[in-house]
Amino acid sequence: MDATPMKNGLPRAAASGKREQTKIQNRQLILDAARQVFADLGYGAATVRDIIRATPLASGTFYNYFKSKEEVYQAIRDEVALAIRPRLHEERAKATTVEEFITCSFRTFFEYVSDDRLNFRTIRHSADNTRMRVDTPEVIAGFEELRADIETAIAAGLFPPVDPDFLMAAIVGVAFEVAERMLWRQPHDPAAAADFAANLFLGGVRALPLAQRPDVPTAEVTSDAA
Amino acid sequence: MDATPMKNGLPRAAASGKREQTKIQNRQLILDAARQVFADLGYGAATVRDIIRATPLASGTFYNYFKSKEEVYQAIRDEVALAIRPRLHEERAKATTVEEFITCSFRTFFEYVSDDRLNFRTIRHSADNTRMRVDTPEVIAGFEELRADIETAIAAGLFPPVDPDFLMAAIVGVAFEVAERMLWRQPHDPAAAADFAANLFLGGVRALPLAQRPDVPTAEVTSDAA
Amino acid sequence: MDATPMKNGLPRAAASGKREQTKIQNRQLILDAARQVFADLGYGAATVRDIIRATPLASGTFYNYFKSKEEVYQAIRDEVALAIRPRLHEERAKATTVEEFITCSFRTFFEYVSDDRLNFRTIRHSADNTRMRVDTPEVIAGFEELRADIETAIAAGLFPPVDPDFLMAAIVGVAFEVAERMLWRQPHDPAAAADFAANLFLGGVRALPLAQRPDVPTAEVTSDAA
Amino acid sequence: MDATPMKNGLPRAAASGKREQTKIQNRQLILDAARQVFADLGYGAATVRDIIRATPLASGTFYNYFKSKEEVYQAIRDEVALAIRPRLHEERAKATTVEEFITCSFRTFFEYVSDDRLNFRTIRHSADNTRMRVDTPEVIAGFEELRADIETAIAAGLFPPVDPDFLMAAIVGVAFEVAERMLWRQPHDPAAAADFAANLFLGGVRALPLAQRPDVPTAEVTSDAA
DNA sequence: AATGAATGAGTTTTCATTCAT
DNA sequence: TATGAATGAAAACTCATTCAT
Repeated sequence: MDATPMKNGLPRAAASGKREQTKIQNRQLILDAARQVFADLGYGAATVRDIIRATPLASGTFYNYFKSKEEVYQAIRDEVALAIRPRLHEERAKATTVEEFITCSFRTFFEYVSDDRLNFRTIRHSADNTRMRVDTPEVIAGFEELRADIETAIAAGLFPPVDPDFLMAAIVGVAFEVAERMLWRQPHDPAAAADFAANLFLGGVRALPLAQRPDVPTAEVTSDAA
Repeated sequence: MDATPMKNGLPRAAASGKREQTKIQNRQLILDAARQVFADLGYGAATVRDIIRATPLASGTFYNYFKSKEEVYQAIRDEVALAIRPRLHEERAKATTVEEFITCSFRTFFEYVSDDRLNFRTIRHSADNTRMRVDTPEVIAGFEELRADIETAIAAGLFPPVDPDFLMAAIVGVAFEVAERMLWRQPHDPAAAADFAANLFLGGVRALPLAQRPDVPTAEVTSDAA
Repeated sequence: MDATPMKNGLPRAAASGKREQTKIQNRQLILDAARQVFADLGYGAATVRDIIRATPLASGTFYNYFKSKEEVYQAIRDEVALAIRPRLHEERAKATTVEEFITCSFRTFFEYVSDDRLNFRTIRHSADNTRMRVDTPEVIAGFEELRADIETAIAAGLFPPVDPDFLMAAIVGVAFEVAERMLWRQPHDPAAAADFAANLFLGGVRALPLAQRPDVPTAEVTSDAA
Repeated sequence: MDATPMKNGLPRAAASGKREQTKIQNRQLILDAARQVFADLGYGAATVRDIIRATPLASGTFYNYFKSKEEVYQAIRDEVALAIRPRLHEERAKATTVEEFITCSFRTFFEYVSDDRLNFRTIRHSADNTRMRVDTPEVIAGFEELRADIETAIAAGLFPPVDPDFLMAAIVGVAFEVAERMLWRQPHDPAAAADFAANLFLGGVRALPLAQRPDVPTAEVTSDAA
């Protein structure tokens, strides 16, 4: 008789009783189900019921963890942002030349997408309206961080003093659209995608690597068993 | 037999040859309402009821024109595609250099977006899931046309033999993301946006125009009375 | 071809097509069902489903007529207030003596209750919380009207200058509680109840009519088949 | 075996003889929370969850003390009945004249209400349906006791042989309604309310005390800090 | 005993669609 | 064809109650 049990919801000493375990596990169950459902149906068409159904849990349980479909989505998005932002930021911070800045950013991004297709697709196909895109602190922060890094790079003389807003937009646009095509191809080749994007940014169309494009195999979107 | 048929709530003009007129008009009423609703709520959150409510018509009437929300959306998208594709295709067909190909494409696109913000936002914020993006003949054709034009340009020696798929993706990505930022600024400056994008593609980051970026004015997204 | 059909929801010439008929009928269907359900279960325990079930209508139809259970209740209460208030007010206005004021008021009230047990019970057993009692304009107006009439009567010298607020409360309290007991007895005798209440107010306990009380027959509350 | 049982979130005092103490205390916590919740929301709208939330206890704990919301309500009502009935009965038993019977009854009642507004409001605003009113032994007993006392008083020649049922109803009605108004006024004046009610019963309207009614101060119902 | 997450039946509510007028 | 109320399936959400810890 010596361990301090929990008190009124405050974390227990070790914070890892069987109950806590289950809670964490259930949260993940829901998030995983949601990821799949969003990727399958798109955010708009998905319902809370769909998510619950893809789970061994009871309907009421969902609401112990999230208030709504949107809240789950934001959690997923924040998870993604949390997973990739530090990596990107670190790469960019280390860069001492434009080449490094650009190349490393794209490589990191495409590798992440390739590793985590489901999350990427969830985010990608769920950008439902402006409000959602802008409201999540994690995501807006991610975009802002890129812009800030660009501004820093400009200040450091790495970049010419270009419009950082537009440049950020261009990077994001290329990253997402090219990533999509990369996933349509088998096998996924993040290095090639990164090469392409980086060369585009570094020298324009004329600097792009010459294509040895593997036949786009009828680009099946859903079946994705690489 | 005591019912004078009505037209849109207004007593019909004596003669009756204008059936067709009314039909076209009602169709437009619905499309306009849908455009606004999609732009406001996003495609996913919008309901047929919302669209009808934004119309002087009765709910049943909707189904005389469209089978579902999706069909309306497709109609809007096709309208957009129809409005912009010929222009783009024509520009690109005339191009005899990479410079022309790229520059004219972007200029045309940004001008269109600037002229028709509502349609752009509708499309942009409704890219809800892959199936939708791919399924509409008009749109897939639009993307394909761009790719075909790229391939033609490569064959003609205008472009180096790059990966046309990725190039298309990069163009589309930059076009859409930069267009969004262009709309956040007052006044809209399609020429500057086109300059930026064209230079990026022609010479990479180092070729970008130096920024005289007008302070992004608290980027109010909704109020848009340029 | 001469009658003006309706235009966009504006009332049709005669305002009594088959559709309008049905609407009025459905509204009544719902109100009647609600009356019964409230009387049976009490307002608090009743659910919208209960009301719908007591109706031949579909669930969605309920919401074409009322936003919530509370709105139905208010409609019923207003109906009651509208039915009884003018009668009471008229009686009281005609009164030239305290005796008349008091006697006629109670007689009218008890007769109404006797005629319309269901409505009375609905109101009576649903006084769920202060907010509800006070918020409905019709009801608050009913109480206020009584007080105003009392104040008028005082000004006219009919009543001594007593506290009109308390007097109103006393009248209301006696009316409702005695009415309840009246309904427990068979046969209902509104005249006797009115006599009792009137005499109490006119001369106090000592002026009350001597009892020939019919055996309260095990006061069955629910079974009410007079 | 590492769990120190806890008490109410606070680590339990070393010794363990005070089990009983805790139980009584928790019961009171629940009853107090319920009183407040019922007074705030009304019995019908209140949920067990609401009550638990207003408590430092866990939801499961509720069921160690009560089976349902209704049981809590009954407990509160019985508490009230137990608090006031003996006082009332005693007063009435001592009465040797109508005057005493009536006057003392009302004074006792209004004083109780004034002292214990919360309980009064709880009862008052929760009279949700007939079944509840009649079923609780304590309450029905309270009403019956009043009637029995009236019958005793009639037998003793204190009262004329009036209808004891109606008289009871009238007393109850006046008591509750006037009590409500008394609480709306600041400061509460139970003596004045008792005077008013007693005089009404002893001599009718004409015997009522002349009003020096303090301006009903915008009758704030909720803010009640007398 | 106390805890509080899980349960799932039940309720409220919405909405696409139909169909009599 | 236009109308708009009716429909009922299905979605969102709540809540009393249980039960492993």
